Amino acid sequence: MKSSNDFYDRVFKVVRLIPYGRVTSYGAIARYIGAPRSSRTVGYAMNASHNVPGIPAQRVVNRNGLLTGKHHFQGTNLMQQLLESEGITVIEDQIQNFKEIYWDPNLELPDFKE
DNA sequence: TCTGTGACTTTGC
DNA sequence: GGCAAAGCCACAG
Repeated sequence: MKSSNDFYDRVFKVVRLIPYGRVTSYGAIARYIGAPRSSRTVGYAMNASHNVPGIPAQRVVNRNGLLTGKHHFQGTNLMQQLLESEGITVIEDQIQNFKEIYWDPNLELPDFKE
């Protein structure tokens, strides 16, 4: 049975698979879990990620490489600090060399999405 | 059941 | 190439 709840699980699972020092976009994750038009819902699911440890939400940004959800973090610039901790340069909520550190699960990750 | 909201994406001008 | 508006799906009240 594929409850809508499964959507959250898939999102969390993919986010956990994001390699160190890499970032991805909501749309990429949404598409990977089979819901390319539910990119917004992916971010919504990240709200629940606060309850789930091991979810590097800082590695998930919008398609422009902008830290749109940084305000949802505890600290004001906690998200940026976490990214810089991984060697990612962030200026004004904008990830530098975004396309270079961009990690697309649909391309880099195998087919296992369960 | 219906309405509103949102950590987005795409299209149009 | 940049800004504005519409679309879309899932969840909460």
